[in-house]
Amino acid sequence: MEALKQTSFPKVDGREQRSKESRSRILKAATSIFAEKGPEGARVDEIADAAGINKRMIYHYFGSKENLYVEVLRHNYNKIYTLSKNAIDFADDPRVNVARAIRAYFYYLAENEAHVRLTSWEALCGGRCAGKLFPKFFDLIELEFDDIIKDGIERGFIRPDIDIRQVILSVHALCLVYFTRQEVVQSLWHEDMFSEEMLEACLEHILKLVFDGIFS
Amino acid sequence: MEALKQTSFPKVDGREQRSKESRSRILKAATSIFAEKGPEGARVDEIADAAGINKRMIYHYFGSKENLYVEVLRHNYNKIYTLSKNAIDFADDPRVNVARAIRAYFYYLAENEAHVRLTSWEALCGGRCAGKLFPKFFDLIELEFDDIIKDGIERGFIRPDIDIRQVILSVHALCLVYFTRQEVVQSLWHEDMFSEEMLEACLEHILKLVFDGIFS
Amino acid sequence: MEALKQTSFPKVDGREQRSKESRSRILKAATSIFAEKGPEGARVDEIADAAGINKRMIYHYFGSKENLYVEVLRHNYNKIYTLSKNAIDFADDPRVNVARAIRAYFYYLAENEAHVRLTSWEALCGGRCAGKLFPKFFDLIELEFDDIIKDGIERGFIRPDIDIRQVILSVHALCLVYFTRQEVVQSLWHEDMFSEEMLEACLEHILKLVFDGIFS
Amino acid sequence: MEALKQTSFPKVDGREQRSKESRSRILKAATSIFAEKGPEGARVDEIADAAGINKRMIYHYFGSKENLYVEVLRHNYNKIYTLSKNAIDFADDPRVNVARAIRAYFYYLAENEAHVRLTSWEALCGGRCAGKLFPKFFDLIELEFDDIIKDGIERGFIRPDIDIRQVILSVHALCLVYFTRQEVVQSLWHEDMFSEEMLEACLEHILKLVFDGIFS
DNA sequence: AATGAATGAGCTTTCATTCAT
DNA sequence: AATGAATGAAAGCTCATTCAT
Repeated sequence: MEALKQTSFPKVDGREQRSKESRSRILKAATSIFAEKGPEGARVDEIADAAGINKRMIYHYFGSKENLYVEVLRHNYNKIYTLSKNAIDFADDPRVNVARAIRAYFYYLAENEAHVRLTSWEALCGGRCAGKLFPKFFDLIELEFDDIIKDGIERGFIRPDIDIRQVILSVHALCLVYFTRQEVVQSLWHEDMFSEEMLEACLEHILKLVFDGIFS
Repeated sequence: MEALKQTSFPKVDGREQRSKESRSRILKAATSIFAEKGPEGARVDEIADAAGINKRMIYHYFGSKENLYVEVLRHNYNKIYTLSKNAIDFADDPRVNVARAIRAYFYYLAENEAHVRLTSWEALCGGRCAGKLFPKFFDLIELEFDDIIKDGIERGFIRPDIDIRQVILSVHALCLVYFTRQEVVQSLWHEDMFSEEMLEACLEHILKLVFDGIFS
Repeated sequence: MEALKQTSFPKVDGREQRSKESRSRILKAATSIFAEKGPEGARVDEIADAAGINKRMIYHYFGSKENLYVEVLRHNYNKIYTLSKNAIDFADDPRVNVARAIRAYFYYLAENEAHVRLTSWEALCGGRCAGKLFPKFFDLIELEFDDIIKDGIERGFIRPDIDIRQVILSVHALCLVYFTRQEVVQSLWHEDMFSEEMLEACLEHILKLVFDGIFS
Repeated sequence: MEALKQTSFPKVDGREQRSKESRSRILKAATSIFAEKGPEGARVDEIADAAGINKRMIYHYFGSKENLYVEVLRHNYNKIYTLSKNAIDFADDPRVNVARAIRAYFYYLAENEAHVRLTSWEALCGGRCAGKLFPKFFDLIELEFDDIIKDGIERGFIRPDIDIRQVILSVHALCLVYFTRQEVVQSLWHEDMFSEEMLEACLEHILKLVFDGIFS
């Protein structure tokens, strides 16, 4: 019996393995293509080709193009939600905490073009899925910033008339703009913006703006 | 013959009139539909219906859907370019000048949803047209801000280490975000953001952030 | 002005003409193909080919395959309904009236294979459309037979215990079976059933059965 | 080895058992689904689901969908053929014999919707299989009726000019119509036709029609 | 100038069937 | 014997574009 189990389990595992692999290959390909071309522009054939599987499997695993798109979004939102839920460790100085959060977000955007673009498509297409179906990232951020900011206000570091939501939105905007509005960026600078130095310079600018604005 | 001429000339004028009218009806309809659904999502039939003309006319006047889209963009960019070229009248105080410019831009965005969305689609679709073909709005802004800022620095109002381009991009981002990322806005506030008071409050926030950031 | 009208009307007529022609070519082709292969088996491409038009036009004129099928049925039901509404002229002898009606129906079926098959498909597919949307042929028949039969009963020709509806259904069945159950027919006879003599012989059989059954 | 054989034989039996069970589960499911949706409308997946087995097994046991359909038909035809071969026991009175046969057929149809529908699909789809491959049910009936009718004619009960084949076909039609043309039935009656009383009333009608028609 | 019928390429989706275990 | 992943051909339908008047 032991021997039988040993020979039969690997079989099942192998199939399940391949199945999961296929599913995630599709998801990966879909993520990059949906990010690039949007929910309308993306073609199922293209995704199938990119995933190296038969188009039919997309329908086997996800039911429809629409559904696949939703899964891509869910995956994407879960990722940043989970990251931000676990990753922040609080220092004593509110300045440090804020700076850390901004830096983390800025570099997350810099390194996750797919995330930036997927949320942009969603924003334009009316947020059919995101914002309703998925964990609300900004609610979480609001909760965490609330503590930081209140602490900062109590200790006299932060202007007491500040609206946390405005701060969150402004930081969001300031970080995002480098990656969503490249026409503007390239119309102002004529050099590569994704070099390490440039990225750091931009982050520096954001931090200075935010700090000397919200800190008295 | 005389009589005929007299009756036929107005006809020709009428034709030209109707021709221009048709063209601009198409452009108007196309603007709103391209703004709503993007270059991929918009349908030629839909635009023709909305313009109340025969689909064939779109090809008569614009040659192709792509071309119509380009015309829509050109129209849109020309509008803001012309406005910003003429509209700023300089006061003596750089603070006032900057505030005026930001206010003007903020309310322009608030009142021109089509502009906001068209530039967003362009940003996502790779700026095939904008940023290359059209008057570079941000170049103009850079020129104008340059004077204001340099004046401000000379007179000791503005931090000398400031990068004007960063300021322009930041202002752009701070104004835009309220209108492009409504999912985020509505996840943070649960009220209508387009009331006069709210808009003014947001603008106030932006100004405070920018002033206490870039002014020493 | 007269002249203008004369030259401009034909233009419009020409287009409308061709449009109607196309529509009816599609309808004709669809009728025969739906009759042959049923609503599931019929292929849109095949219908388009048979109609000699581009497949796209089917969607232009009828919206969908389903809808085209409904139109085909409507056309078919209207045809027999209108015919039977106008065609019967009453003689004095109820035997003659009944015989005429049966003969007319029998030969209508013999000559309209499409009708026979379309109603058969509908009967099998659950009568999604027919029987609900269309003029109820059998209600009409019931009305007309009612007069004939009642007259026959009053004058002592027809058994008074007869149920008209059963008679209608039986006649329907007896006529139809030759055209719907050809496997059975060919298993019993091994000759061509569609020769004039055979058809007449079958009709004779039906009439004898019905008459010597319902007439006392 | 002995012990192994003893334990392995039952296994094989169990396998064969399960094998036959699977086969007949497929056949049962296929019968009801083919009856409901026809050879075109039925889906292999649906049949597999209904049978509670893996789709692959259908190909293992039957080779193809087409083949499975043929088996379903064969099964269906064998059933009625065998039944009618054995079931008729002859009385002395030809009236009784005919009535018995008609009653048996009528109630067989009433109770075997699948049979009614399967033969209807076959009739429409061109009788690809039935009527050629399978025991010719109506040939058998013809043989048996022949004796009954000839006996009836000799004894002066039945009109001598009768064509047995016509009688068989007519009875077939009269019985079948209640179950194949429910749209017509429901357009004439507006009540449930499957109650015991209604069924009996219909059968009575058929018998009266046939008897007073073919019996002098 | 203006119309509406017509087109062909391409899209999403479905299905019977086979491969590998 | 039995499974589930995988496939390719074809279906219904859509869209930007052109033809003929």
